[in-house]
Amino acid sequence: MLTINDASKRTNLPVKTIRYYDEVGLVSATGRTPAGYRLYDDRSCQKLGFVQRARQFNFSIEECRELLSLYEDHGRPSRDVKKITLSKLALLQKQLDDLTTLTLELQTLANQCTGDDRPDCPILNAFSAGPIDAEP
Amino acid sequence: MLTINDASKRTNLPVKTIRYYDEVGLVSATGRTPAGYRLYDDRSCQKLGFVQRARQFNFSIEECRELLSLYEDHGRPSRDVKKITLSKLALLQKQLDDLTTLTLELQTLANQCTGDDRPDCPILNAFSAGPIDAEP
DNA sequence: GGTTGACCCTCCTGTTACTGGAGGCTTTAT
DNA sequence: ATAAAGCCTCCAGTAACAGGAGGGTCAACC
Repeated sequence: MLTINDASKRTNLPVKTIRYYDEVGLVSATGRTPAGYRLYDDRSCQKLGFVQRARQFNFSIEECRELLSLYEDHGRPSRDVKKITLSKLALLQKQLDDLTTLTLELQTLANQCTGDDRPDCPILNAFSAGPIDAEP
Repeated sequence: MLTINDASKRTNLPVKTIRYYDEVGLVSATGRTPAGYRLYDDRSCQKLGFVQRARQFNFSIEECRELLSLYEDHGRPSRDVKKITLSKLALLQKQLDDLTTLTLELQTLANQCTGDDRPDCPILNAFSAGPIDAEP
C-alpha cells in the first residue's frame, strides 16, 4: 500500500490531482490509514496512470470515467471503445484545422509588420478592419 | 447610439459577451439611457470587433486589453505589437505540435482496434501500459 | 388605456480541471 | 524533544463566459 505521495511519484500526477480524482470518484483511494491518510495499491496506480494518459489525449474527466468503466469491464466489446475514440479523433482534427488556419494568418500578419519604431502596424490594422487573407 | 442588441448584431458577439466585456472593463459602454440601458457608438463597436477577431486568434482577455491599449495609442511603435504577436505565435506553434502528435497517436490506436464484439482492445491496452509508438 | 412581446437590467450559479493556501493533525528523523 | 515533512479538510480562485431568476422598460396594437 502506497501513500498519496508515493502514488504521485509512481504516476507523475501531482498529489493535488490524485486527491481531486478521489474526490470526484474517478479513481478512489483503496483505503485509509487509521489517521485518515489515503492509501493506494498497484491496481489504483494503474488506473491513475490510465487516466493520466487518457487526459494527455484530451479526453475529459467524464470521458475518462467512461473509458475506465470499459477498461474495468472485462467483457466489453472493443467496438464501444473505438466509437468513443473515433469521435474524439474527429474533434481533434477540427481543433487541428482551426489552429493551423489561425497560425498561418497570424504568421502572415507578423511577416507584414516591420516591427520598428513607426506606429503603422498591419496587425492592428487587420484586427480593426476584418478577416485576413493569408498570402503564401 | 446603438442598444446592446444592435451592437451584438453588428459585431456578431453575443449580448452576454458584450455585457461581460463592459463588466471587466475591456470595452466599456459609451453611455447609458436614463433607464440604465447600455449604449454603444461606432467607435465602441469597432473595438468590440477588434476584440472579437483578436479572441479568434487565441489572444486572452488580458492580451486583448494590451493590444487594445496599443491600438488606442496612436503613437505606439509597431515593434511592441509584433513582440506580443510573435510570442503568441510561438505558443500556437507548440499547441499545434502537441495536437498533431496526439492525433497521430490516437489515429494509430484506432487503426489497430478491430472495433468488433471481442473485448480485446489496443486502445485500452495502450492507455493501461504507457506511451504509444506511432507507426507510419 | 391596457396588454402583449421583445428588450433590458442586476445578481447568482455553474462550467472544467484543477491549483494554492490556511489551519491543523501525524509521522519520521535527528 | 523537536523540527521537518507529509497528510488531512475546507475555502477561494482561475478563464471566459452561459443560463436563468426576478423584475423594470419600451413600442405597438386593439
